[in-house]
Amino acid sequence: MLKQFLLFSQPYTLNKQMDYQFKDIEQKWQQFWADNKTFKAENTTSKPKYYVLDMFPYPSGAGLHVGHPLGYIASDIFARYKRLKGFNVLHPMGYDSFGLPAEQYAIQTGQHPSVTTEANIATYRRQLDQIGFSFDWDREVRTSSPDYYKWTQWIFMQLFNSWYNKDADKAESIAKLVEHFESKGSAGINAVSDEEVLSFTADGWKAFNLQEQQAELLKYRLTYLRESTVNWCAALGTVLANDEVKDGFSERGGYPVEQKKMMQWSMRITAYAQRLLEGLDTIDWPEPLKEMQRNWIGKSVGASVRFPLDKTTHLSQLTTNYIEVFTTRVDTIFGVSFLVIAPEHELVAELTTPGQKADIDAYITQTKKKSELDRMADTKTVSGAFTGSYVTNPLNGAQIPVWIADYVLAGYGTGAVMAVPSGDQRDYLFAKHFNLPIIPIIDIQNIETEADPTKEGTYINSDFINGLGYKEATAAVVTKLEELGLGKAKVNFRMRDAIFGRQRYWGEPVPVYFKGGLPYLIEEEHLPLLLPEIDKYLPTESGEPPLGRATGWKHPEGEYELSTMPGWAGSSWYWYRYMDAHNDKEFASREAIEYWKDVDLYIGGSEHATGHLLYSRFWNKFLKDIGKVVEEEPFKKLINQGMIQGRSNFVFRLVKTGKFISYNKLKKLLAYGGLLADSNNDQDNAKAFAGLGLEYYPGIIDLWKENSTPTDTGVKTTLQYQSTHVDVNIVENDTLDLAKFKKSRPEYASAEYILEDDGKYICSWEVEKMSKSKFNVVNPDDLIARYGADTLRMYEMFLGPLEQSKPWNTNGIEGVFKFLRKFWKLFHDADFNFNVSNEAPTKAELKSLHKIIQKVEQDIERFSFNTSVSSFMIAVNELTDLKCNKRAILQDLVITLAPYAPHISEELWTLLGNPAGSISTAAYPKFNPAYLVEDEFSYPVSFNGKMKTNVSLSLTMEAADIEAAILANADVQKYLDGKTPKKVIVVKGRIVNIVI
RNA sequence: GCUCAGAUGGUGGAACUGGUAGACACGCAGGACUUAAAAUCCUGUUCCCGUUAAAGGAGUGCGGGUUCGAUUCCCGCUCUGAGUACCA
Repeated sequence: MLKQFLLFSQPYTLNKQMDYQFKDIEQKWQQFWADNKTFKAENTTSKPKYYVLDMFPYPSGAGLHVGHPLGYIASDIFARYKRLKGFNVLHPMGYDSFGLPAEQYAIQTGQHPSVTTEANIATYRRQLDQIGFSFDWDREVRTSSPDYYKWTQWIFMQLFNSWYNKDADKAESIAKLVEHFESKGSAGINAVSDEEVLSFTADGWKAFNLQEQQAELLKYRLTYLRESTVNWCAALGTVLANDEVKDGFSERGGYPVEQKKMMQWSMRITAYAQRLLEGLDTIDWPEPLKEMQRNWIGKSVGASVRFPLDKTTHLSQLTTNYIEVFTTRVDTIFGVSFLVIAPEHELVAELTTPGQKADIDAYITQTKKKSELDRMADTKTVSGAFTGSYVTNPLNGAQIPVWIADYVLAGYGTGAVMAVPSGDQRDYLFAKHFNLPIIPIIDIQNIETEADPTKEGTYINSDFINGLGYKEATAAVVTKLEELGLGKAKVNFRMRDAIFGRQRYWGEPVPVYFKGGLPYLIEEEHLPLLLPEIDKYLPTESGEPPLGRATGWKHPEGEYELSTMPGWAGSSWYWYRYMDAHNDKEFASREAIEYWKDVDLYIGGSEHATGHLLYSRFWNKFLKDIGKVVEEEPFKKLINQGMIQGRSNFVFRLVKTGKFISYNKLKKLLAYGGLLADSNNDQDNAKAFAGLGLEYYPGIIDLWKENSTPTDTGVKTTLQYQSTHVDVNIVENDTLDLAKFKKSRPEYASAEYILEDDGKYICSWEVEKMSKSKFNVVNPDDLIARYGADTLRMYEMFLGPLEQSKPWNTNGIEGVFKFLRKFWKLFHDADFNFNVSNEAPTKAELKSLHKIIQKVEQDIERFSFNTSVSSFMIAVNELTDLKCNKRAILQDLVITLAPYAPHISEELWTLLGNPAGSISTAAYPKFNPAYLVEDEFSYPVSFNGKMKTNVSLSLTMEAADIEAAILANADVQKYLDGKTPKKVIVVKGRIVNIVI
């Protein structure tokens, strides 16, 4: 047993010299592919194109663990398969190499982030190469390299120079907008813009000075500056995107995040909200992921309504005449009994009457103190304050009090709601709490204990819509409001414009300088604007971003922007760069883009659902609007690979004695604990323990007696023990490598162990996140050293469906390794001499072959890689049983296996006498159904749906003959037991069911 | 709370349009080979009852339904995981 453990991290010692030598084979072919650029993709060929893309990684310092390559292996199998199917395949890889971890490291060590990044990339590359991917490395991109971020900056400039024309429903150039302003003023412009744009005539525009014109244009640009409330993370010294904040803490690092007002670059993604939503119906993505994007975009159809302010009181000199609300249930307007505005609403101060000022101030103070987290945890408590002011209902003139409450969010809609307690549960609770009226408005509504948001029934208490149904009522109310000029149908989106700036160093500099407080683009020929060197990677003493430290970094006309672009900038267009990675004139040539068009298959994690995948679609649509790319959607088909979780192992130690106890023994001990505690007789106990295979010693009972709880029969007790994570790399199939464990700490060497009867120490296990602190990280390098890349590739696929999340468990990898050795043996004799015959194949051999040809084809097309691995095993098992070593079979079999296990396939392919490397572009064997045709079928015969026996019959027989033959069968007669069947169902070639 | 995904042996999983549940692999048990082990090979392995062999019975999270027949379709529930968070 000890020797078994000695082998743990060593390559398999194979008994014969010429057995499957994966190490030599894999190194040889990886070298060959690199030297011969086997997987170089051409931008023009007569073959149809196919673009297989992986989400490129951020090269972290920890390197790859076994979960990372899962998606890469799947996409590589697919890419290799598509090559065999005659496609010109683009399958590139690169690095999303700007990002926070390298910068954090730089702050701690003073090491330049580019140095760290370079080193990490080298590690990634080495690990990726070992797995045998068919990437075209000539097209590698790195987002942090100047010849890449030059084009990220260039796209930023195009966004800056564009505005969104709603009439044309696309982005257009700012020059065109200026033209319009010069000839017609602001009239006739239907744009997505800031809210407070000016109205002016053509002359008015010309009368503006340059400053004023620029300030106005900034309100239209697709990337623009505005003061916005941002998620400020003081510990990281930066602003975070909404999707980087989790429950009020930063996703990376878990530092507190607060709301802060800052001048920020933003991207007008909201201009594309509708197109982003509609585009989802045209792409083949997982439904949950599309749903996430739909929720994120958050379209709601409703109406905006203006409630005129009742100026009879102190409000006579107010500038505004109304409060505007957004509602999705404008039909319930006659049920409005109060208005609620957000505590941050701009009108709060003005609306507060002197008598209510104390209440309102107290409430605002209280709200501000509540952290984001409290506000979320505390959705049940009703709170609010009355401003003292009133508005009137635009349709019936009713006087309506205006309240403030934090259940209304300043950032959504207009920051104000019309409260209809009969139809909305939050309004209902609020009304109950503050004793406000609840007006029923639908005849079938039941509002005794809670709000009833039904749309069924007809309206009551609702003036001119009384008696109508939901649809007519809504239309009637909207028409009326439009007549009055106090409301209109409106679509509202939850999605906000994306913040596009970070107060950090390690990112793309924004190609902008400031003059007179306004931003101007640098000249295009000065791109890239290089990231300057700085002395420390920290904010300046005056609180400016790190770039404020750069000396002499200044545009002749003014100061450069000091913030850098966010992490998603470089990843929002990278798939185009792969098409033409070395172009220094354009981000990619027109020809390359027109040839490759879009990504046919994109594989990556679902964690990018609302970040990368939304921003990428946005930039893609913009690039299409300005005529630079050809497809509306960048990723035609997308697959989420499931997350690989860790599988942790634990060892147990009894608190009293310090002995380590094997898990199964511990379980027995625990199960037996209560019984043992009943007896104080050492002899009885010793017997009981012996029955468990445990050594008994007086005093062990005390282990339970700690924390004991008295019961009526005696004592129910708890055994005191500790569980500790143990490194999964010294555990195999939950059996601990005791020798290694003892060596890991001197204390463990001298400890005592309670083992299983066979001398093993069994660990328990649990599924957790894969992380160093849980000692459950499995490194692909170790597995490759032991079993080879082909085994790793196939095992990762064998683990289960690609899209399913699952814990990593190395148990079972041997089965795949054995399979590859068995496969190798098909081509070799008992002494491992290559031995393939040219005899004609038998029917059975051809059947095995064509079964797998068909199966692999079907499986790959539906991304079911795990089932093909099983099928390969079945095929090899069958051919082994048939003792088949015929070229006619094996040659085709090697091709079908090549996408999964490319190294062994290359080796055997050349041994078969084919030119080296040619398997990558060999033709996938043609499936011939004729070889699968059977003339007999063993019909399962069920009685009332329960399978009892099989009867073999010719497949040419028709239903009536089958029925007769089955009923005549002796076995069937026995089950019938003289009874006459009520009914016999015969499905030809499938089943016979007899109803009795 | 809402939305989505999922639940099958000791374990990972298979069963593609409703038609033999548990393929394939791990683990485990027994055996062969060996001085012994490793490697390799063979046999068995859903559970219960029972056995010389058999023959039964139950069974895909739980409770119903549709059907000749349900892991698969429908209704209700439980649990697990993910996303989202007062969205008017």
